[in-house]
Amino acid sequence: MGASLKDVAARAGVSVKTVSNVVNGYTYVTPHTREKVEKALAELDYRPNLSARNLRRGRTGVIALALPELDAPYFAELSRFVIEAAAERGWTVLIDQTDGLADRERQVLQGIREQLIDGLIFSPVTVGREELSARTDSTPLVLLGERILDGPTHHVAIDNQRAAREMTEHLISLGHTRIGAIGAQDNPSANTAHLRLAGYRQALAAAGLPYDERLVPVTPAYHRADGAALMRRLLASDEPPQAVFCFNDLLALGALRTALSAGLRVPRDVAVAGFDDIEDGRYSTPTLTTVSPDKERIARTAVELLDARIGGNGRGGRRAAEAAVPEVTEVEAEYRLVVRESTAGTAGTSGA
Amino acid sequence: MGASLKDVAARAGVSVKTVSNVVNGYTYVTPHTREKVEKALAELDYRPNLSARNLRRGRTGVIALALPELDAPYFAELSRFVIEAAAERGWTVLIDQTDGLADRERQVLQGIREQLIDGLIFSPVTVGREELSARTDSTPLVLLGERILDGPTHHVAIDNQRAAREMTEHLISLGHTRIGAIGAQDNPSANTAHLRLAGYRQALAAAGLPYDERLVPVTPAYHRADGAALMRRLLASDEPPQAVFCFNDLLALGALRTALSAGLRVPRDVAVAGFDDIEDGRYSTPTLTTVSPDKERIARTAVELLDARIGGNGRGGRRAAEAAVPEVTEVEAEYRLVVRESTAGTAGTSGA
DNA sequence: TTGAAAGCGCTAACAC
DNA sequence: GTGTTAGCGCTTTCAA
Repeated sequence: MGASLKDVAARAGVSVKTVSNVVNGYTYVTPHTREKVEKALAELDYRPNLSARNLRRGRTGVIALALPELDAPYFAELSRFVIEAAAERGWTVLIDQTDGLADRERQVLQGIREQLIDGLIFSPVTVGREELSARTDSTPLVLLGERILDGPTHHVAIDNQRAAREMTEHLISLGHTRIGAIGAQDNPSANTAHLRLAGYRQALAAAGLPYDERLVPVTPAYHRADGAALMRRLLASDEPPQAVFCFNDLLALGALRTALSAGLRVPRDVAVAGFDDIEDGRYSTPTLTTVSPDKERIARTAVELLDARIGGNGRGGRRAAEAAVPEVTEVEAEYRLVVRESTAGTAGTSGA
Repeated sequence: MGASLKDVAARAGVSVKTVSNVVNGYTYVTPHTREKVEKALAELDYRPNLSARNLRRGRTGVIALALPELDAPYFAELSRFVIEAAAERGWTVLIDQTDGLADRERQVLQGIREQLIDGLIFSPVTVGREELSARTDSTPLVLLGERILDGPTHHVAIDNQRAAREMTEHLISLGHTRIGAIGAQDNPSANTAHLRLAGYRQALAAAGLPYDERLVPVTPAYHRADGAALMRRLLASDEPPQAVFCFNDLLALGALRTALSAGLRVPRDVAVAGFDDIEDGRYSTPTLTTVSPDKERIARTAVELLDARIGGNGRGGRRAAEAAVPEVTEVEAEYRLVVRESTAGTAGTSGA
């Protein structure tokens, strides 16, 4: 084990307190003393023991980011921003992968990481209001990408339903009347899927178009392979859709691949739209029309919210008066509809 | 702050030691006592304070994964496996993004995370043997994806140069004689770039093909946008290449997009190959020929190596005898050449 | 401006 | 089987 404050103090011929003062950048240290201490610090290559510091301070400077899977581009991009924003405020981020499994999500809520973390940013897939209310762990929590209205927690999310409706309206405005949806889920607590489906149905209804269940296959997951498989099914039907709205970009890219492999031209034979605006879709051929949530804003807001709840920054700031923080904050993040080649025509590369 | 062992002990009418025994699952506790303790534990919703435990045990159960950027699919996929493998061994993973910046990489090596972590898995971009040797932080370290031969550290990597040579040979075997390379870098310590370039040149030389600098533009980064821009430059030249070997899949996908936008058919007019085998390339049109490193194996091996160095698992295992661990371990990971549509023809979707 | 010492919550050596 | 207690390294109150 490395040198401790005591070792440094002994070497510098001062007390532990003085060394601590120097290490923590307190004022009121004679230049002479400071110099001595710094010399000893350097000679012993002193590194503070964070466990001890944390124990003493009652905080760790670490927050957890819990999400379904790091290798889904949307989450990878989001994580990037979360880690950046956290780093700016002195926080270190630790990652928990839930794979969207209800069990693991529940564990996350109950605090597997125990006192290791000062706060939690959580992007749930299946967890609902009840689980949230049943939570006993008191670690500050901010929910991401889910809008559980009137839930007991802070959260930041876009209006999924509205965005889905607008995207569907876009497809309708292009003259399509048979519009498929890829991404519906059986799981009654798959919030995102339900919201996006609701938006899709809303748009259809508003346009006087029928809701055809055959055009809305159910998917277990949101990966490229699922999109590809479901698109195959849709194309094989008697009346294939003229357009397909996929509930995320990964599904859309899979669907796109299937369509192109089948010799269809996109968007001429079938239009494809996605959701998330991952970088992939800006370089696919054709480029992908999508809903673009402001990921950086979402990440930043989540970190700020958490920061406010915890009070002070990761490097041992003091706890702010809890009273100053409003009980529950709901932030609605912005999004944009980005129309690109996969629905608009093959003329240009708009939006990217 | 939550309940401590002392509180639980008081409530259960036993000593702290007994509670500790129960919490840590030691044997030799009367069923009766155990029951009492468990009751108190539940009533107080006891959660061990990890800072205290860590301080005491001299370890934290946390390892850091330092990599350039989480939103590059290769790293996202790798991280997924690292986190999985770590979780299986009781470790929690914290992420450090370096953006490939020399400064930040140096900080990582010197241990910004101080005593917060028990070990470090590091995927460097610019750091070289000197920096590695100059390292004073004694946290166990495993290097990833870089083969700094005879370096002072454990590492696991594929043979970049050989893989690059084989890919170039593949392109040559297709009859191409003007083969571009996208991914060379000026930075003398950009190890990966140099190794892959060396492999490329080796193959050319072996085939008696000239090395033409104009076909090897330099890139600052390895993103899709860079690949797209560089491809534009190559295509604009007097004698555009018949095939392009990109040093990663992101560059390749960018290059692909440029080629298709320009109205070229791939691979007929120009073949494109990548490196990394990210999922993207399995669903692009055309699908992407690439070098596929065994990411899961790499991640798993890195975690195992680290585990061995640290000794015992994340949840308080004992430190193993240091002597049992060999000084420096170099593991060469497997890779496969995956030929897909972007070089092979448009007949089928091989390899995916 | 610096020092002495208590104590954060936990584990483990040692006693009983 | 269970209890007592020292001490991990640090911060911080209180004194000097």
